[in-house]
Amino acid sequence: MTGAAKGAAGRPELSRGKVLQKALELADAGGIAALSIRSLAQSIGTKPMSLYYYVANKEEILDGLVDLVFAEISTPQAGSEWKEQMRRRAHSAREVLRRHPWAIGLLESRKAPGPETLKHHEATLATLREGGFTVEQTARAYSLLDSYIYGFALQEAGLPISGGEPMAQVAAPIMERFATGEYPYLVEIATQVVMQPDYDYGNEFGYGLELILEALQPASAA
Amino acid sequence: MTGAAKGAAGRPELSRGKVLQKALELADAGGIAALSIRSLAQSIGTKPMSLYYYVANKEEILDGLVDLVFAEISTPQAGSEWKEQMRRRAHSAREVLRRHPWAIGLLESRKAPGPETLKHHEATLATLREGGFTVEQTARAYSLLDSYIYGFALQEAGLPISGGEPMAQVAAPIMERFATGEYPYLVEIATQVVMQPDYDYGNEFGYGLELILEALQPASAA
DNA sequence: TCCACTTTCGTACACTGTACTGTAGCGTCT
DNA sequence: AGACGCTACAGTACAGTGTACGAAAGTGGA
Repeated sequence: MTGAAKGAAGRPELSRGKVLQKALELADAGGIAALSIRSLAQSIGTKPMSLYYYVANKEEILDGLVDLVFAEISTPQAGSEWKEQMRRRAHSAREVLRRHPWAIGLLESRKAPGPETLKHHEATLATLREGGFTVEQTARAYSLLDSYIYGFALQEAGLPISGGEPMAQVAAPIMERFATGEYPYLVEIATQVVMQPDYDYGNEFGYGLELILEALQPASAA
Repeated sequence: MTGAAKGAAGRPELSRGKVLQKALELADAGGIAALSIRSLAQSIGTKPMSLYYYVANKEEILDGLVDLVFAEISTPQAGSEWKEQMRRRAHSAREVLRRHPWAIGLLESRKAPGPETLKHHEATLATLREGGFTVEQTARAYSLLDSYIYGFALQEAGLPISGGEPMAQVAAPIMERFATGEYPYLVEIATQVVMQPDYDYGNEFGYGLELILEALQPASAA
């Protein structure tokens, strides 16, 4: 009927891109645990073993996912004001990692960086170098900025839901168990900050970012 | 002969602590993927299903592991100089996470913090508060510091080996593929910084940490 | 017509976490 | 003394995982 026949040459039905795209959707919908070869094949409308024609193994799918995620982060443009570029990049990266929280844990074990990942790093390095940073300063600044971004995303991902207002409702029952007074400072920060109705942890990102950007500066003698 | 009989009351052979301890060793030895219920049972010298008397499910084991890791981080002491205490804590945390890199990815999905984790957070909060930070300042400072620590550990874990000198040897073959000139700045930083024989990424941790500690300060008007 | 190549898939295997059930030995109570 | 129950451990079985191996169906070219 519709598609091509069972095992045919000519126009293939699948493609590596289609596989990775669907894998991304599955991971976004149900976390990385929901991404199995079988569930992926089914959601594509094919059979498990068919995927292995486009992908060597699951690890390669995960590599591809990480590269897809990096591709979503807005690329800085060298030549412009480095500080503003880094600010844009940082906010974009945080937002992307909030949409794909499962990607953070994947970073720990990835070995082979994809082309989009390399392109992104190259553009960021270029912006810093052409902004006046020496090679060594660039390495340190980049490490500092990315550490902060990844770490913040990691903490944000660990939060119960992180979607607007439910913060207070989620934290309340947990806090009741601390009425014993064992953890006074935890209770203090929970009640006076975290559980405030309009509190959103995501807003704290800007504070740390600005503090870092303010302290960073190119050149000058050692 | 030696141990107690098969299914006896009285002195039990296993314990929750023993299970978690062995699980930690297994994870350290072969990564989190090497930690299966069956491999864990075998390394303890018991049978898979016996573990479930002390632990509800594998998730609870992972929760316990994270708590064990937190317990290894040196606890700051309130009342002393907050900056020095935070410095000690940060370096300790990084060192612990370098020994247990699999724990970083676990942080993303943990829901229930263990008692050691809570104790650690309480002590850190106490140090900042008694160091003169307001509640809001404490929240922000803590978020900033931990983001940097976790993020740095995450990046360090993603590195090929990170064990002294092999940095240059590992990076060299990868870099050869970039002789095309597609990624000039990546090549520059790789050859002039990362692949230098005495370069150790871990040393960069102190730079970012000091920059952050320098910029942090309690009180003062807004 | 026939071959070779591309693309898809069926079967099978070793492995995972764990629900359910069984049972051996001990302490306690009557 | 006898019975009970509770603690600690384990056997079996099941649905799920990634994937090695090989078969097969269709297309394009000779």
